[in-house]
Amino acid sequence: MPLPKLKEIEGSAELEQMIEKAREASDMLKALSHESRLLLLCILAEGEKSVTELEQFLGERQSTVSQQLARLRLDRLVTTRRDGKTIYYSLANEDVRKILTAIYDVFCEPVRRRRR
Amino acid sequence: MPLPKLKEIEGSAELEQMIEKAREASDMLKALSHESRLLLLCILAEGEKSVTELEQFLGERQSTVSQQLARLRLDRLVTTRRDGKTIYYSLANEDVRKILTAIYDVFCEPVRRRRR
DNA sequence: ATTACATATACGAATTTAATGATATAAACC
DNA sequence: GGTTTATATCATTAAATTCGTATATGTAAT
Repeated sequence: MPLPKLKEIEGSAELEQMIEKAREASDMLKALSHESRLLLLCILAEGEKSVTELEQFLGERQSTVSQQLARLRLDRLVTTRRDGKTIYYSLANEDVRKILTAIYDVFCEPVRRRRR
Repeated sequence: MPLPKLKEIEGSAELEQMIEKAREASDMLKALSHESRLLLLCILAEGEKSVTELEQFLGERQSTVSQQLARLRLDRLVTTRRDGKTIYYSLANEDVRKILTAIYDVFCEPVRRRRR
């Protein structure tokens, strides 16, 4: 889907598709656009973690973290694996990692490089 | 800011900074995570557009679009230029474009390449 | 089978966000 | 000055999100 020119697009089937894609993307972004959930994903980018580890990291209540994780699961940003009583979370796919990397480059890299 | 290991980070100044960055990023993502606003930004990625053009494209009410644009202005994702009665909007900086490009790659490119 | 531990879910209250209709500002034109 | 055009803001309401408390589920250990 190339970014089409305004003139070409109005009322076209491409517009419909573009709107559909925007809806999908905004759904994913809604899941991302929350301070704690974004932090959770950043930590998971490092590798899989248990819920307890994530709770300790965020310093938030168990039910709060669990609900945030549930949201990330529903929007398919993370997947889980059970080992005994413990459930390990990790990023669901490379798409999530791509978006996170872009966010990371914009918001975090400048710090490291002493720019900004 | 490298993604630090969990062990290294707890209670550290880096954690504080990481949280601050997450807050900044999630603020920007909140502005992005709205179907119409995302579409507006995609259109603006093509080049500057007047409010009227944007309204026509989205097919939404004038006040609705204007408020969405106001939100994007407040979060510094777009800038404006006045020419007579007309106000032209465009993307505010390369950071916005980077994030948009990543979203575009994930959600729109697969269509073009006949994948997915 | 009871208990403890790790995690998930249900429900309600408080807050935030979005859309609408109405009104305001600012420039251009007569 | 009065009107039209382009855009912005305000106020209200409706809807969605978030977080807290409480409770439930699943696994393991005793």
